Amino acid sequence: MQSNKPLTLKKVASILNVSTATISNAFNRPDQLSARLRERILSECERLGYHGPNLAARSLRKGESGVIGVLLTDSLAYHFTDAVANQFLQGISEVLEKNNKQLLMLSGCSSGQIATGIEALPDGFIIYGTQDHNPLFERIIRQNKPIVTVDFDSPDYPSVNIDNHAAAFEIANHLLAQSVDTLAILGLRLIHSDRVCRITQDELYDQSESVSRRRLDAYIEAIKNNNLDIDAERIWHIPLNLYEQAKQAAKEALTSLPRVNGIICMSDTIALAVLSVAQELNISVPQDLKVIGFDDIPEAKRATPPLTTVCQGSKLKGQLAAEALLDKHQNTTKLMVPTELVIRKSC
Amino acid sequence: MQSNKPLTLKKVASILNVSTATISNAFNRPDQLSARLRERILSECERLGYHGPNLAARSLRKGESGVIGVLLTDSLAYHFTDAVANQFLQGISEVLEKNNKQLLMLSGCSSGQIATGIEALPDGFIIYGTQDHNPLFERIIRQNKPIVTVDFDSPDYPSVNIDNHAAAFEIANHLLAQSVDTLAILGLRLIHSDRVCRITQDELYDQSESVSRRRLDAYIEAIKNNNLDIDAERIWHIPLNLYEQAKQAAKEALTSLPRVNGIICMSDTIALAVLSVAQELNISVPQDLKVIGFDDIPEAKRATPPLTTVCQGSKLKGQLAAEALLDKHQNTTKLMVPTELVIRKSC
DNA sequence: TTGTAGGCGTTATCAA
DNA sequence: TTGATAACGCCTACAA
Repeated sequence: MQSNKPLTLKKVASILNVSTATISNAFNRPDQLSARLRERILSECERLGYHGPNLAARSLRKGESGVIGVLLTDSLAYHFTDAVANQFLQGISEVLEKNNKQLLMLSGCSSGQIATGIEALPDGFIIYGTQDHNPLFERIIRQNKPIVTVDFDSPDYPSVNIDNHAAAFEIANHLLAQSVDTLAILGLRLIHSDRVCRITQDELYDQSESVSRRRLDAYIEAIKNNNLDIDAERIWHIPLNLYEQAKQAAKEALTSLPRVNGIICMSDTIALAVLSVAQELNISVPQDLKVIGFDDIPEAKRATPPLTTVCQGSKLKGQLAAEALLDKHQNTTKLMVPTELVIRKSC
Repeated sequence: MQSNKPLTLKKVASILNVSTATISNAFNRPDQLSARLRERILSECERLGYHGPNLAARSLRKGESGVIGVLLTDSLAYHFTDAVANQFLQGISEVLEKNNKQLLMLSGCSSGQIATGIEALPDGFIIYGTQDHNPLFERIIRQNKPIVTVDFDSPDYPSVNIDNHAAAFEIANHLLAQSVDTLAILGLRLIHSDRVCRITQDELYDQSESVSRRRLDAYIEAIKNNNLDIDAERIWHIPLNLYEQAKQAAKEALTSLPRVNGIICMSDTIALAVLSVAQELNISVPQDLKVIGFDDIPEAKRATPPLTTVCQGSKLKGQLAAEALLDKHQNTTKLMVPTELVIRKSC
C-alpha cells in the first residue's frame, strides 16, 4: 500500500491524469483552476498519501522556505540552559507559529565550524547579540535577506534593544539608596576570557559597545554619583550566564575582605547564585547583604528572598523582533523596549 | 562590489574558467581533483564571497539536508518555558553540534495547522512524547526516514525511555515511609481537559499508556501497599507543566480539609509551586508537609527547601536519542535510561 | 584529472 | 481552465 519513496507531484499528476501544473496550482493558487477540480485533486492526494509539494524543491524554485533563522552567540546547548534566551525564543516562537513559519536555531560558534550552507535556507534572520567575527554571520549578511538585530545595533538593519545604561543606572541607584558602602559587581562577559576572574584596572577603562560594558559603565556612574567608589578588584568577570560559574564568583566575592554589603549582579542567574552562597555562609539577605539582579527571569520571583531586579522584557523583545522581521515594509526602525525596576525583597 | 543575488556554483565556475563539476568537487570530494587546484578554487571562492553550495539545491539533489527535526507535543513557545524540555533539547543540541547537524524544532499543534511541507526537510526525526492524532506526525512517518521516539514506544522505531512506574513507585514509597497519612497527588495531563481540576472516580480507572498514567498507577500502588488510600477528589489534573497552573492546583490542595501532610507532584515545577503556596500559607516544609517532585530540574536544588525528587536524566535522554538517530545501524533498540531518587530537604 | 549533461521536484510563463 | 516547458542550483555518472 505504501511505497518506500514519498510520492512526488509529478507521479500524482500522472496517476490523476492531469498536468503537474494543475496539481501545483491546486495546492498554491486556488484561483487558477475550478473549485470542483481542486476539490477532487486535493481529496485524491489525501487518499494517495501525497501531502503537498516537497519543501526543498519548492524552496529552490521559489527562493523561500518558510523558515526563520535565529542566530545565537554561543552553542545551542548553552542557550537552552539560559532562562533569558528561553524567554526570548518563546516570544519569537509565538509570533512565528501564528504566522506559520518554522524556527531554525543557528549558532555561530558550534564546535564544527564547517560550513553547511544552512544559511541559504531561512527567509530571514534574527541576530541575537553581537557577533564579532562570526563566520556564519558574515555568510548570513551575504544572503541579502531581511535581518533584525537584537541587543545590538547596525546602521543597516532594524533592531530591538533596551536602554541598558538607563536600566542599570536605575537599579544601581536603588541599591545605593539603601545603606550600603562596600560593593562588588558580578559582571557577565566583561572581558575575553573563559575563566571566572576579577578584572584589572586597565580593563576597567576599556571602551566597548557591548551590553555588558554599557551596564558596567552605568553601575560605576551611579556609584560615583553616590560618593562611593569601586576598585577593579571588586569587579568579577563571568564568562557565561551559568549558575555554576556564577556561584564561584559569588563565593569569591562573599569571602573576601572587607566584607561586602551590596552586590550588583549583571543577571538574575548570577544573583540567584549569590543568594545561595550567602545562605551557605549564613549571611542574611537583605539584612546583611543587598543583592540586585538583571533580567527578571521567572525564577527571580520564586527565590528566597525574591529578587529585586529589572525586567528587560525578553519575551517581548522576541515578539517584536519576529514581528519586525515578518513585516513587509522592512523599515529600519530601531525599537526600544522599556525596562522596569522590579523591587522585591533582596534589596 | 557585492551583487544583490548570491553567487551560484555555475557563475563561480564561469568566472574561474573551470567546470561546475570541479567547483562542486572542490567542496564535496577533495579526492576528485588535485590539491593545488582545490586550494586555488577554495581561496578564490572565499575571495569572491561564494560560501559553498546552496542548501535547497543540494538537498533537492542529494535528498539530505543536514537538518534533524524534533517533534514536540505542544507549541514551541510552551516548550521554551518548560525546564524539562530545555534539558532534553540541550542534550540533543550537544550531540547535533558535535556532528555538524542543524536542529529544527517542530510542533504538532501549532495554531496554524496548514501544512508547510517542512517535514520533507529533515533527514531524521526525534519524536518527543505521544503524538495522538497529530497530522504532522503522520506526515513525518510517511517520509520513511529514521525516527527515534522518546517517552513512548512504537514497535517500528528505536526509543529512549525511563521506567516511569519504577521511578514513581520508588519516590512515593520514600514519602510514605515518613509519617504522612493525608495525601494529595498533583498530576500532569491526567485527563483531556485544559482546566486545572480534580479528577473523578471513573477517570481514576481509565486505562492508558501515557507517562502520567504509569506514574499515577505507581503512586496509587505505593499508597495501597502502605495501607493508605486516596480518593479521586484528592487527585488534581494540571493540563500543562506551567508554574501558574500548578500554583492554582496547589492552592486548592493546601486549602482543603482534611489538611494534607504529604503531596506527590508529577513534576518539579508543580512541586515548586506547592513550596511557594505552602510558604504563603505558613505551612512549613518538611515539618508540616512533605513534598516530592519529579524530573530534577536545575531549580529543584536551589529551592527553599531543596526538593526531594527523582532525576530522570532529561539531558541524557536527549543525547541518547540524538545518538541513536545519527547511528548508521539504525537498530530498533529500546533504550532505558536509569532514574535516581534524589533525597533533599522537602521530604 | 577535468568536463558534459541529465535530472532531483517544483513553480511560473506562456500558449492552447 | 488547463497543459507543456523552461528554469531554480546542484551533484554525479560517464565520457574525454
